[in-house]
Amino acid sequence: MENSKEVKRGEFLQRSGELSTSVFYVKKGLLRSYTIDSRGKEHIFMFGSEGWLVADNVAQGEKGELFIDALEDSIIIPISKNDPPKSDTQKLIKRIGVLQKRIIMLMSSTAKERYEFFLETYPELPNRVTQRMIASYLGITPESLSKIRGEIARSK
Amino acid sequence: MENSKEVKRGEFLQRSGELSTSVFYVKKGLLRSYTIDSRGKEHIFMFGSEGWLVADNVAQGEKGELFIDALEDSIIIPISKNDPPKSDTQKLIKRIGVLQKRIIMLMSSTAKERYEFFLETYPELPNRVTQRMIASYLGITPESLSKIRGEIARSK
DNA sequence: TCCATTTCTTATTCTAGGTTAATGCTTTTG
DNA sequence: CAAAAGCATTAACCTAGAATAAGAAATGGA
Repeated sequence: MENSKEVKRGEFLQRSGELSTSVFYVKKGLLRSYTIDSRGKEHIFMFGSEGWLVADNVAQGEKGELFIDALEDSIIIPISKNDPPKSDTQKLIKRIGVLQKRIIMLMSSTAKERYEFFLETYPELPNRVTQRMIASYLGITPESLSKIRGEIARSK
Repeated sequence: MENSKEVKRGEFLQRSGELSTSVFYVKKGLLRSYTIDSRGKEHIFMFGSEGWLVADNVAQGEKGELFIDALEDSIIIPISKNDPPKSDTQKLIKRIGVLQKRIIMLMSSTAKERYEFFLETYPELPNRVTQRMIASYLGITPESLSKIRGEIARSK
């Protein structure tokens, strides 16, 4: 219905450097957005599961800086960026709140604290994404995450 | 005019833990928002100079997690959070873009790169805030920033 | 204007997390 | 279904930036 679209796992909805014209509403499945930095390393900016809006937040007409792809077979609704979605103001504000938390965490918490916060906040996600991806989202290496998980397991 | 208010340097507009009911439009001067983490360290979330909107982005009615104070004598317009500011959708989207950049930078750049990006992006701010505050915004210690500045100066 | 408080810098030491590398496990895919 | 690719874990070592300390300069309040 209403413009929805199926995407297969692994399929890209946007690539960095392309014109970013759409925002993607996730009806079903799981998307992710990420950058590749100047050293070639991937950093996941966000995961978007059912009900989330995944976007590359650059001005309309600007080249995107994120890749967006599907981590699971998904059903999404693309929303044009120049469609003013008005009603979504509350959603935008909520999103800003999430980003604020993330920034504060990146500046003030250890890797272990960030991982624990992630588990509390997104308890379902670990079943759907790899450790590697969680590490990339937390801003640490998979090796460090593995060490942290070992510590946590050992300590209880 | 229109509800504007003078605040003196050092004055607080909001404290962490208080109910956050307003957003502050900066007509003149300079505000900052920051947290104090569990180890007692300050982290500047944002600076807001003329034309910016400074807010603690928690849902209306929630307790704030940020302190907001004036770094210069300022003139601000408080905007109630339940006032739907409609027209500001573009501003919100732009803000999300700024936060996206910040998150990506915190995850992928060295302290030096972050400082250089800061200088490019906000070339006027270094004249208005201390090194200490810049360090706090960048997520590093003043000592590290000083070392970086030394390196940069020496290298040219 | 003067004193006390911050700020900035430099130097030394320490540590969280990165890097590299090796070994088994899962997934994919042909 | 077997080979290949990617994933998770462990361990040894390395490094960017934190902590600590201490002196010099700037700032601001009385």
